Amino acid sequence: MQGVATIGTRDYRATMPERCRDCTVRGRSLCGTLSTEAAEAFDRITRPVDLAAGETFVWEEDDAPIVGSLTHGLLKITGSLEDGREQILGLLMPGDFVGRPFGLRSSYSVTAIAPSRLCVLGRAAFESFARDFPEVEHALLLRTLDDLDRARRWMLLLGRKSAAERVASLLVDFAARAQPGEDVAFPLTRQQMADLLGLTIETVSRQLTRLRTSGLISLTDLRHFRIANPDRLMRIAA
Amino acid sequence: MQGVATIGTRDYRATMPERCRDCTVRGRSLCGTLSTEAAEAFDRITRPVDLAAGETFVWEEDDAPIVGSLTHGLLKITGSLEDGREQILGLLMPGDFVGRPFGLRSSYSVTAIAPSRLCVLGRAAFESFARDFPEVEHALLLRTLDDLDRARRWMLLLGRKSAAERVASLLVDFAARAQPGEDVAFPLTRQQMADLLGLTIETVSRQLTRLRTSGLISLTDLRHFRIANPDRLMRIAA
DNA sequence: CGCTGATTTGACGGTATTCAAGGTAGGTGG
DNA sequence: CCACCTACCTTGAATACCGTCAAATCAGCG
Repeated sequence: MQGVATIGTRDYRATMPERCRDCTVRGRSLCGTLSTEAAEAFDRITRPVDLAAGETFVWEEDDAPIVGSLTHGLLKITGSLEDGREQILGLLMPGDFVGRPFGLRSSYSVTAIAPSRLCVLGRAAFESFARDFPEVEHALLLRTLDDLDRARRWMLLLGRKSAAERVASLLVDFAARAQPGEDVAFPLTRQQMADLLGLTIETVSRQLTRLRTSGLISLTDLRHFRIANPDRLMRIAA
Repeated sequence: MQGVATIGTRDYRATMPERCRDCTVRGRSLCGTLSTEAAEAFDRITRPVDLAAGETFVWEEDDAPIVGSLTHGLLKITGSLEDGREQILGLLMPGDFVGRPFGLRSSYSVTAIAPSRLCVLGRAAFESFARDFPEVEHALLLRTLDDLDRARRWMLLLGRKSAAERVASLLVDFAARAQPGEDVAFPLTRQQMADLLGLTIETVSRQLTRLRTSGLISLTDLRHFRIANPDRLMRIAA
């Protein structure tokens, strides 16, 4: 599938641009604050962009003149060191804002983890749009403050938690976004989990088997799990 | 000195509130965007708060109804785990904005590292002020985006750098804020450096002696250093 | 069925932590 | 002025945890 831009079974490469008023992420995205007229103005300056899994949207240290909203899929924000070590700095889900307005360059890369679709516009166009519609800028501020809180919570994990605590924390996070009682899908590969947790893939794998053999979770298959003992798992997550 | 709110040789406890137009951090702080009239309106709703080194401004998980600007001193933002492990999530320097507007509670603690003075107001008052002066909200957005970039750069350090690389990175950061050529003061104790780098105090100490004995830095005294070989130090910092 | 990439498992080693002791500097009070 | 106190810092030895390297297993897909 790598290299083909599909979302579920649908190939978005073949579709026409959507209208804001039909947008699947209205209400979750920045654009949710727009009035009907503003949304139509927005329609005229945005365009859709599709990314296959593995495709990169912004390269680290590139001039990044594009911003937008993620409408489908899953993206990762990554930073890396010169020798190739990589750290996932954030995940972007449908409705999330993508890019770095009001700054010259992005320090980080944004890459699709799953086939994804964005609704993008030029950074300068977004900035002047934000000037015309203060509610957009306000919504961006709220979102950025939340992102900062989340980044700091993750700094605590990276700086002070053990491998067991990190993996347990991640599973709790995954489960919090799923239907209670149902099997939870790993949205990430083991390597991506390792890159998010500041561990190696082997350590992640070992911690998962340890949680499994101690009966805290069960793996229905390699990419799905179920929490058998939520209390103990959350206690480990600290 | 601990417990006495002095900045340099001056005891701010004894001084009257300052006016915005005399403020030492105008231009570096959010208030720098205010017009003269707006600044006078601001004067009427803000008040100074002094903190001795070690005093805490916002407790983790407290309702935090106060925000403001740091005018003197140095603060740390910290998160902690239940067993007492602590991580410094950010440092606040004069001109920086303190607190979390537009949200119910702060997840983190803010504590004075040096005797400090803030210019504060109620969170609700700030929020309505921001509504009246969009330039304030815009300035806060720019600042928050920068904070987020910095937090993510630190996540890369915490997730992927070795102890040697972390300590070298911190020294480079300290030096970047000092006069070139002069001795650089550590603004933090070894324990605070450890809490910032996600290490133990012993590891920080050992890495400093390793850098010293290999001739990359020299310690003029326990709280001052000089970089002897900037190129190699920056190469180690990665 | 056999390929490929992802995951797991094992053995080993290194790096950072833990626990413990000793040293240093600045401030206080005799 | 000196001795003491306290907080901060350094050093040492032993340990634990996680990373590295290597091989085996598994799952999906052509």
